[in-house]
Amino acid sequence: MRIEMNTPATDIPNRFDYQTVCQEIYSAWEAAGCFHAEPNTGRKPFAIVIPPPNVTGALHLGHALNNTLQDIQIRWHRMMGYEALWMPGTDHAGIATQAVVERRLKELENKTRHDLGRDALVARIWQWKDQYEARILNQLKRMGCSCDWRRTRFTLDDVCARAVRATFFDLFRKRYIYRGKRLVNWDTYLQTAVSDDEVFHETVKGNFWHIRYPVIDPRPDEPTHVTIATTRPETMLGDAAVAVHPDPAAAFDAAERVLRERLAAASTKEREPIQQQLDDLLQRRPESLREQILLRDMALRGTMLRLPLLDRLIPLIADPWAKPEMGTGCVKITPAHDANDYEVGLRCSLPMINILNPNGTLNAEAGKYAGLTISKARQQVVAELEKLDLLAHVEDREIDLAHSDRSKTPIEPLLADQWFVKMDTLAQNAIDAVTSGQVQIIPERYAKGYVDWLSEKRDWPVGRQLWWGHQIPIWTRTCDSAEAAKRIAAEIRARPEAVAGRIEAEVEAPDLIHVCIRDDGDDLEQEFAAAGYTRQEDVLDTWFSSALWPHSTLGWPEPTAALDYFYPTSVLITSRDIITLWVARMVLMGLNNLGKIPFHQVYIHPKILDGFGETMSKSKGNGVDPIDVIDKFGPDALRFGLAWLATETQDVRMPVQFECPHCQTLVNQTKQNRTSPTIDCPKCREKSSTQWAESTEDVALPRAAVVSERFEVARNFCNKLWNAARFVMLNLDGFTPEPLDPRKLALEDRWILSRLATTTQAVSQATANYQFADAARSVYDFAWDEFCSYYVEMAKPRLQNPQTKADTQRVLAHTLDVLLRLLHPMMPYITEAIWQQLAKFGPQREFGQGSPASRWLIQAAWPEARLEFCSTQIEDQFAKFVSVLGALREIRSRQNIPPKAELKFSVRCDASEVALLEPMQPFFKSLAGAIPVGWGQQISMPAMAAALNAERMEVVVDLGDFIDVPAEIARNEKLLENLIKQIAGKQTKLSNDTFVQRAPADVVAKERESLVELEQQRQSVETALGKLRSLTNA
RNA sequence: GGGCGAAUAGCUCAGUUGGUUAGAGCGCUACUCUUACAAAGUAGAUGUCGUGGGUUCGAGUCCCUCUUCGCCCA
Repeated sequence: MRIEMNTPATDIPNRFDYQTVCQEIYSAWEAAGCFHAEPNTGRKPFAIVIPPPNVTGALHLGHALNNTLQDIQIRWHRMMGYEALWMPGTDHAGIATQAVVERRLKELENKTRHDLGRDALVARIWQWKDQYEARILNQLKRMGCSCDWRRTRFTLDDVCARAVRATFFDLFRKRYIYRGKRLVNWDTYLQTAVSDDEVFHETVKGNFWHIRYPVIDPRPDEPTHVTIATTRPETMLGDAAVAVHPDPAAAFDAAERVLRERLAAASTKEREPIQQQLDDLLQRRPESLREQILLRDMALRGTMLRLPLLDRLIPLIADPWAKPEMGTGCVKITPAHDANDYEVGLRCSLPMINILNPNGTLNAEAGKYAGLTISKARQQVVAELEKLDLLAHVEDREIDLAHSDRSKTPIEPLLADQWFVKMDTLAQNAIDAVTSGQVQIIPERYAKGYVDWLSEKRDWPVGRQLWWGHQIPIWTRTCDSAEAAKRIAAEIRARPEAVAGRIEAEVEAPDLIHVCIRDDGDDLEQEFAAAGYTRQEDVLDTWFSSALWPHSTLGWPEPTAALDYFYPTSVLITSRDIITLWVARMVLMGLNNLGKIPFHQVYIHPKILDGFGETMSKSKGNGVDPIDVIDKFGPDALRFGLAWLATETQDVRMPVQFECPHCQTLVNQTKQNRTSPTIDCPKCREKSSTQWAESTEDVALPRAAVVSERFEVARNFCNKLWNAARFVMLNLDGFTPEPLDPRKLALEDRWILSRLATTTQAVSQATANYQFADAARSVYDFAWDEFCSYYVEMAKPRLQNPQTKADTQRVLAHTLDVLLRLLHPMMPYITEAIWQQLAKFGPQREFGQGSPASRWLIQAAWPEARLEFCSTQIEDQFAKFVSVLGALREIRSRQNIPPKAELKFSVRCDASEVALLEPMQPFFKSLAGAIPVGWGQQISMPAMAAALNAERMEVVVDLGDFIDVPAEIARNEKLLENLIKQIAGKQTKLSNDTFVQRAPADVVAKERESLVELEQQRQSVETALGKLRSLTNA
């Protein structure tokens, strides 16, 4: 392995070669079994189950963030001494995956799933799954995820399948599973019901058709027609009634009251449209009310209407669903094709007439329109109504139309048989788990949505009319009579197999028997199939198997050692959009199956958005493949960059660029170019392809990677760390790991150790609280601004001095050692690579103990904060040094003093400060090119000097030949202006009696003190200015 | 319509229980190839903290209003 080659420190390259080294390190970790967790090791368990990525497609940056945060927690706990298990796997994502494969089948071979048949289609989907699963797992590995790969699961594999069957059987036996007729969201393209969660709404241009239905035998004063309006005229073929409000006057009053209330509460801007509505209402009310009362009375009398085109008789009914203030106040009722109408149908015992075939064509109920598609039928229905003069008029209107998220086609509400899980008890238990604090959701605010959603306790429709998934383990048969069904069911329940919990039977009124068999491959399956029972074709909703993930992956229902040891798992890390769909269901299933919560904590992390604030997704074209980022910036930069951005409240906005493969120019992604098949480079004018390339010509072009400049910070940090480590290793010759007494060390040593202890504590605390950005920022600031900018710089002269060399080496080695440990969870590869190198130059770095470092950083112990090294006094002293140094640098820069020219300076300060600053002499020289010529109260003022106040000391620089008088005057004038402003502010504040009286005494004292200091500063600046001005006058 | 969140420098974001002159990175300006690092160093410029009220001695921070954006739910 390259990283183990015996190279001298001078041969360490000045860039981390992540392209080759990372793969080697990852293989080495795997070979050494570093990712594997075993039950009962004597260590405390820490377990995370991965939110299984679905095999529909490859991972994008959203997943990269999710998995980076999990790996940080896993690696951190592993270093803390836990037996850390990260359970990996993928999800079969029933409908999504089948939809993708079906779409490709159509595009590439112009075939439907029915052309292939169930087995062949499922085989195709397995092929797809194998391909994407491999790609996804490879993405995770390249990111450095330390999953226990030997335990990898798939929601459709045998182990998970057994858990699904056992759960389903248990719920069936508890009578939580039932079948009923419900209106479902029917996807006519995929020919399956989809859940509400798989439906999106889109406003489209449509029409509002007003249709007249003739009244049968109207009395002389009564209308001959009622007019209804609809956006879907073809559904009239399934109409069961027309409704009018039972108390139109009261309903008008109510509508008016609502409008008046809204008007009163409205802002000026909103008033006009509301006022308009109110005026309309009041104007229409008298005439419309008279007519509606007439219709209501007709309805109560039992008046019938003639449904045009089909010549079917339907009743005029009175039902509060009719809205008197809308249109004519009459509404058609189509119970089998509209959710609200369905409710009316139930209330009024109307027939439920289904006019649709599963493929979206009309069935025999539609009479002569049978066989037509919905849109064809719509055209013909409208044309014929017009011919019959029953079409009153047509309006243009914007319609909110439900679409299937899977096929992107319009949803048809359809009455169908559907399997449900009863939610009342299950949901209540899941609510209690969170409200009682057993399961803690972080950040807390997400608990509200979880509880609200579960509180609705809506039964869960679990059947999907698909072929890819866990087929429902129920065998059904129709009996001769209700009595026969009851008898046979009782017989089955009395069988020994039922008593043993292998089979259960249930009657669906009136004469259906459902038999549920627990185990796949049980002989009972054969037996019941032979007895004329047919298995339900539907498969289960994907979330059913995902809900079992925390225990199915550990082997449940078998009583495995892993389950016993790792369950409940420690934390679930996911994004907010699946709290209800997934998290809630895992809690409820965990409680049902094991009587135990699945995890103690749920951490919800931010989402990754593109530069326009839109969620990333492959289908939008704004998705970034983590592999592209890894190739360009390295895996550590990807991970650190993501952790850096993972703050508590803010989603991560990430502008995205195409990278020209010819000249590496970055082209900003726009809403236009993000879906185009090729990109033209504005610089080199060459063409490159994108994920949308289809024509052979386009595909042949080199591909433009999609990346984000936001990883540069992290990439630069990796480089900084690498080179700091390189510096340390270049300077470890003759290093001996002697224990050190911090009290005998130099100020700079004690300072860096103090800062290191504070940083260690901050990183530990932030990681424990899932404050990843805070952890990243703490360690970044320490490494760059303190360790590199000061300690390493100050080490340079000290390493040349035999007196100080040994101490400096020890502190350098120790600090680097701890820094690597602190960074390892976030940046595993580069830290491990350095760790391996460092072993050659300083194998023993455990400060004060001298024990050898562990073979692998991944297995090293997490550092304990050495709080006894923390000293605010040391840090304050060091701050004084830094501010004197800063003053010197500022003067140099303002005066444009050449970098190589040396400066002479003095500092007016008290004796303790002299004692502090005097030993720092070499550092003023090496860090600011300045030589001190005087310390203390009695310094002599050079003829031409620049002065600067720092921490109540005055830094005076002898400018000799350098002085640029106008520049110095300008600098001092600006300073003075600023001081005067601040002084004025303080004076106003302090002359305010209420402030002095009411503010806490220490705040007031502090203000007084700082005013005095500011006055002093003003005085010295004014003196300096006076001198400078006299110079220009002279 | 209901809920949650966001709005701070040109861009992307920090900002603890209210308390000196609001910070970082990128970008920008000037100067430096100084023996770990130009993916770097030193210095600098840049803000009506979305709007309007309120509480308070004091508000980026707490309360209310409005505006804009995002997400979830119906």
